[in-house]
Amino acid sequence: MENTLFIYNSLTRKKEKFNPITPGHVGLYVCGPTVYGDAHLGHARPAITFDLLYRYLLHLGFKVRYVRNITDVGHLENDADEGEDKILKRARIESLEPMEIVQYYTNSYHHNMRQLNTLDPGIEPLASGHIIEQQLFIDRILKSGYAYEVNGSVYFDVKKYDKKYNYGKLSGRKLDDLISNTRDLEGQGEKKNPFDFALWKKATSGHIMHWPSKWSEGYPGWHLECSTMSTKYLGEEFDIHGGGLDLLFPHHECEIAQSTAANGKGAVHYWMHNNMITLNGQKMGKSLGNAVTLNDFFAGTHPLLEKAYSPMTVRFFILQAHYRSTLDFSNQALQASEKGLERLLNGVDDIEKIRPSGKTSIDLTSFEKKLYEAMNDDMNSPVMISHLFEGVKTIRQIIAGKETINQADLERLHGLYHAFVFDILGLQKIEKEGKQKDLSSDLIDTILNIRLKAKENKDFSTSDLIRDSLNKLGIEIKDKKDGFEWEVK
RNA sequence: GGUCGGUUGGCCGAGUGGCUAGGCAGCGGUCUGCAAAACCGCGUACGGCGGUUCGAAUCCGCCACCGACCUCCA
Repeated sequence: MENTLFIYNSLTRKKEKFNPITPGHVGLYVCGPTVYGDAHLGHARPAITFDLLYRYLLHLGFKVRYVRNITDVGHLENDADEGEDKILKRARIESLEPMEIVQYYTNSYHHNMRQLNTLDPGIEPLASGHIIEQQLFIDRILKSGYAYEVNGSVYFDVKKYDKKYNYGKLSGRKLDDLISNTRDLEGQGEKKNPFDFALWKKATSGHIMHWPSKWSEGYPGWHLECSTMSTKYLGEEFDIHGGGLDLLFPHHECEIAQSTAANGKGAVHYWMHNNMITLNGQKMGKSLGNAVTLNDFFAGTHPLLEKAYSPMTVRFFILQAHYRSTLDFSNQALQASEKGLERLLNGVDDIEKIRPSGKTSIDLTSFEKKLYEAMNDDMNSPVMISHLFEGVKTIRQIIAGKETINQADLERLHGLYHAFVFDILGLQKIEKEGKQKDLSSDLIDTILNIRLKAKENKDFSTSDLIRDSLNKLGIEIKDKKDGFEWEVK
C-alpha cells in the first residue's frame, strides 16, 4: 500500500506528509518518565500514543529505531539555583539510596507499560549513563559561543542564540514577551538573563547525585539528556520526536536551541505532542495532586474509582480519543469504553462463526480504505475504531444471513481485523484468568445448592445423582446440619 | 497579564461549507418459558450574538465560559 501518512507537526502547526530521511527507515524519540513515583494515567497517554505510532509504522513496513529515555538524574523542583531534586527528595522520604528509587520506579513503570501492552522501545537510555556524552555536548555549545560558564555552572545564552536563530519557534513565543513575563525566582544571580537555562549545574553540598567535570562536581541540565541521547542513537537529524504537550515549552524549545547551537540546525523533522488527560476539566498531574496511578486503576483502589479497570480498558479509553485532544477522565466514560471494547472483541471472535458462501455482498475494499485513511490522517484512532464497530455490525449481518462473503474475502476480513485490532491498536483479549480460578469452585457451590433444593423437595433421586456424579469427579461431599462442605480428593 | 487551544445530543468522543461518525446509557420492537445476548428502529446535538453564502455546527467578527503553557510535570 502506498504510504500517505500525514502527521501533525507541532513545529509548523500543520498536517504534513511523512517523508522519512532515509526511505523505509524511521528514527523515533519519545520523552520518557522521570522515575521518582508510580506511573499515573497521564504517563499512559504518551506511551500509548507513540506505541500506536510505532505499531503503525511497523505495520506499514518501516524499520523503526524507537528510543525512549528514562530520566534518572534528579532535576530540581524549580528553576532556582536552590532546591532539592525530586529523586533525592523521594530517597530521603523513603530512606533509600537515590539509585534504589530510580530502579524501583523504573521497574514499576516497565511493569505498567507491559500491562498496557505497549511494545518496548528498541533503546531505553538512562540520563545517568550518558554523563560524558552530555559533557561533550556542552563543549560543542560552548565552542559555538552560545553558552557561558559561571562558578562551575554552564548556562545557555538564550539572548545571544535568539539573535541568530529564533528562540521560541516551536512554542510560538517571542523572547521579548518572555523577558517581560518571566517570574522573579530566587537565586537567579548567576545567569545573565532569567530565561537562560542550565547545561551543567554545580552540585550543592547536600546534592548526592553528582559527577566530575572540568567545570565542577555537578550534574547535567534538565533539557540536555534528550538532545544528547537522541543525537547519539538517531543522529544529528532524525524523523520524529514525541512527548506530552506540557513538555513543548520549555523542554522541547530548549532541545531545539541546544541542537541548533551545537550542530547549526534543529535535529527534529516532525514534532508530535499528545494532549493531556483531564480530571473534571483540569489537567491530571503529579504536582497538582490529582493523579490516579495506573496501579490504582488496575486494582480499583482509589476513592475516585467506582471499580477496577483493566489495562485494556484504559488502553481502549485512550485510543478512543484523538491524541491531540484533551481526554476527560470519568467512571462513566471508562465504563463505556469497557463495554465498547468487549463488543469489539466479541465481534472479532464472531468472525470465526462466519460460514463463507460463493459470493461476497459487502465492500471490503472500501472498508479497508477507510481504516487506512483514518490512520493516515494523523493517526485518527477514534475514527478508525468507529469503522471497526461498523464492521462488527456487518459481521453480525453476515452471520444472520443478510450479507454474504466468500472464502477468500473472509480470510481478508479476518486479516484486517487482526491487523488493526491486535497489531496496530495493540488490544488484547481480556484475560479472564482470575475469574476462571474462582469459577470451578463457584460452579461446585452452585451445583450443591441445587442439590440442597432437591433434598428440600425430597427429590432424592436428583440429589443422589448430583452426589454420585461429583464423587466420580473426585469431589467428596460432606453434608452438614445447615448446608454442605466439599473437598477435592 | 502574555501565548495557544477548546466549547458538539444524558455521558464520552469524531467530523466538517450541503451527504447517518462511533461507543455507552435510554426508549420501542423482534426473538425468548423468564432473563441475557443478538438483531431492527428511534433522538434530529453542535456556547451566545451578528456577518459571508443558495446553504454554516463547519468560514469571518464580537462576546461569554473553560483549559493548557509561561515553574517540575506525560
